[in-house]
This record gives sequence, structure tokens and C-alpha cells, in this order.
Amino acid sequence: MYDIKWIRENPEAFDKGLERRGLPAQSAAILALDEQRRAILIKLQDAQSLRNTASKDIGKAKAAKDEATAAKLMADVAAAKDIIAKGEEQERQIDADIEKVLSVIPNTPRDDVPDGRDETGNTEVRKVGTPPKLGFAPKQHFEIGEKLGLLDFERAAKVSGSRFAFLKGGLARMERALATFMIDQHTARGYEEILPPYLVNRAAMMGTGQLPKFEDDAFKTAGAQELFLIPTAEVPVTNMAREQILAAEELPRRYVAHTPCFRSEAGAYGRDTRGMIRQHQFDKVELVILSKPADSYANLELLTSHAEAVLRALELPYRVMALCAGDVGFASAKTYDLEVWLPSQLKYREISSCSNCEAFQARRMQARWRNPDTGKPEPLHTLNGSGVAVGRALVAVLENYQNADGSVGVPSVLQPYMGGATRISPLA
RNA sequence: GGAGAGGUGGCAGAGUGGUCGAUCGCGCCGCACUCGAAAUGCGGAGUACGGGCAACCGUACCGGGGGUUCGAAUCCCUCCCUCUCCGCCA
Repeated sequence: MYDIKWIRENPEAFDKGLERRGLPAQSAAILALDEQRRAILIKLQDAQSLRNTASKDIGKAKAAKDEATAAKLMADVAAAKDIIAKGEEQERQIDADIEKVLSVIPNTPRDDVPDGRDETGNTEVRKVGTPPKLGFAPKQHFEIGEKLGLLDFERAAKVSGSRFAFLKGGLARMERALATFMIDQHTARGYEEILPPYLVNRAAMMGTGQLPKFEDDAFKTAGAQELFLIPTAEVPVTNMAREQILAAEELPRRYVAHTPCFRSEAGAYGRDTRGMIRQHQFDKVELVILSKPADSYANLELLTSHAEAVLRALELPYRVMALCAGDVGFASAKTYDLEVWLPSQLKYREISSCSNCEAFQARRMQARWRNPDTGKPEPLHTLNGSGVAVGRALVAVLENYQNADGSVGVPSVLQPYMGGATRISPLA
């Protein structure tokens, strides 16, 4: 969400940001609404002011038993009331109009974000590790899992539908081991472990920017109480700061949360239909940082390096991509994606996305800090990143650690979490 | 699910129709005293929006929304939330 004052003062920068995202300029239309709003406000407040002073004088006149003056003043107030009622209605309307326009405008990409319309404009920042030489034709992760008898999409289709899976035995355990390992690694670096609600209200979804624009992507409860299944732990965890004013000493706050994530994948028909790459439900370990604005880009580098550390520890080859202006998410000003190597696809695939949303989400949820330089509450900066997607990490381990005989090696850092097992074999 | 009690500024807690954006206390900031600190004294301090070059002025906000009234933190309706007891339950 934009600060309308900022648009007023920086209309060119605002339109430039929209243009970089491939959207038409909107500052003129928004500022016209803003002017209308102020004209309405001035009228309304004048009338309210008149009513307030007259009402006080009525009190005084009555106390002085001056009924004639009181009666005259009451007539004045009656006249002002009509203006007030109309003005309040107009203000409500114009506020709603402005909110409607602003709430669907994405964040401005930061200057150092590369130009580009879509993912083809993303640029590689660095590449770490080398793809394994397997010496045989690599299988896809779902072939490996099904052959082991530990991954079952057909049963899941009967129970839940497409894009769900049952994990069994060693695979289920490895998923759990991955998540626990990741959490342990992040808490050791000072992140506070959070177990948040998996259902959130509309305001929370608005706060982080999933709503109002992307309602189709979310699962929603059908009962009397409207709740959304979280598409990422970013939503509940970032919203912990909603309507708070944090002291400067409390920043940065670093949180790690392991949760299931639920996505309708409404626009993904036909993409990644087989396997676990794109599911309606998947687990993710999420990192969230609440930062002072001045530190937020240093924190983005740090956050990204912490997500990378997971892949390094698992010895999975990956690369870091800087998303271009046309590809950064709605709420983000700058995003790095981590992409992990999948031998069966001979491709790097997204496994983490690390974003600095600057004040965009903070303004939506009124998350502030008290700036000691000004003494005033100001929006803080919010960052989030996957550290990392657990389901996709499992996919990457299956493919990169597969053996010719169909078994799968266990990365050494995971072995302590799996009772010392060094490989996954079929269920006995 | 049933019964009751509440939601007021960073915290705690007054305020039941007018001069209340709101007493007092704690905490916070500044100043004085002190070598320094503590204690004490004096002073300051909410948030948002609008107007103004500024000093400053105005408007709104006492859980949300609506109503009564010339005037609402205070009265009425409604919704939400919290707490206590009972029931049920992992």
C-alpha cells in the first residue's frame, strides 16, 4: 500500500515504478481523487467546527438562562448537520474509492532491480555447487518415490483430489527431518521459532498483500466465520507486528516458522502436474525479519545467505537469481530467488524466494517502530524468505542423491535426524 | 453451548450528558539539585488526517459499526474480542 502523500510528492517516481512493472501510469487519476477528498474534508471539517463551537455556546447560554441565544444557536447547528451528514457520506465514498485503487497497486521495484517483463529478465547473481555426475539416466523424483513405494498420488487423489500426495515411511521421515534440521539451523542463528495459526482472517491477508487482488489463489473456509488457509507463514508471522509500535532496541526481530502452506494454484493448469513440485498443500520453513528501514537491505542479504546456508549444508547445487521488475512479487521491492538443481529436468527450479517489502506491508498493517531521531512512529520494513520450501527440498534430495539401484542417499546433515540412516530403501 | 463481568492513552486505572483528548499513579523525555547516580522538585509528552512558509489552528479517534441529542467516553441497538464459572472436548 502506498502512502498517498508520497505519491503526491513523487508522482513521477510512482509512475516510473508502475511502468517498470508493465503497468500504466496512475498518478494523475489518484491525485485527482486525492484533491477531491481534501475539498470534501475542508467543507466537512468547517461544518463540524461550527457545530462544536455552537454546541459549547449552547451549554453556556443555557447555564446563563439565556434561552433566546440558545435557540438561535440550535438553529445554526441544525443547518450545519445537513452539511455534515452529506460530507461524511462523501468522505466515506471517496476513501473507499481511493482504498480500492491503492490496494491493488504493487510495490515499486527498487532502483537496482533489473529491468524485464517476466522471468526471462531475471539475472543470475551467483551459482554454488556443481550438478552431480550420476553415471546413469536420472529419474524424476516422483518415479523414485513411487518405485520406493513411499510416495502415493493415486491414493491422495481419491482422498483429496489432484495436487496432493501421501508420503510414507522414510520419505515422510525425511520431510520431517528436513524441516527440523532447517529450524534448528535458523534458531542457532538467532531466529525465534514461531508456531503460528494456519487460518487467518481477511485483514491479515490484506496486510501482507495476498488480498484483495489474489483471492482466487487462496483456500477459504466455508463456515459462518470467514478464514483463509495460509498460503505461507509470512502471513501470520509478519502480521504479528500489526498495529504495533516497536522500540528501536527491539529491531531487528527475526522469526522462523515451519508450517503447511495451502494454495489453490488457480492459474497453474497444466504446469508441474506430476509430482510434488506444485501441490495444494506443502510444508515450508519461513524466515521473517522486521527491520529498521536503514538496515533492511543488509538484512535482505543476510536472510538470503541464511536460506542459502540450508542448501549448502544439504550439498545441493543452486543458483541465486535477482528477479527483474516484471517478476518481483506484488508486495516486494526486491527479491532474490534460490533455484536448486534438478538432474532429471537439467534445470534449476525455485526453492526459495527472499524479499524486502520495505514499508509496503507495514503500511497496510500499521506495523511501526519509533524512530529515535524523530521520536515519531514510522512504518518499519518487513522481509520474508523461504528457508527453504520443505517439499521442494525433498524433491531435490531425491533427485540429487538417487542411486542407480533406486535407493536414495541421506545427506549427512540429515542423518542425525533420521536415526542415523544413510539411505532410504523401500518399505519392507 | 449456558451464566456473569469487562474492553479508556506505553502500562495500570478514574471518569454516567456540556469547559474531557480525558484525573491520579507507574514508566518515559527534558531541566534543576549532585563530582556522578539515586532520591526529590519543576516541566513535557497520544495517533491519524486537513489547513498554514511557519508559529500554530482545525477535525476525527475512549474495542468496531449504527442510533438518540443542540452536544456522547458517558444513554440505546448491534457486532467483535477478553476474563471468570458451568458443560463438552484434544
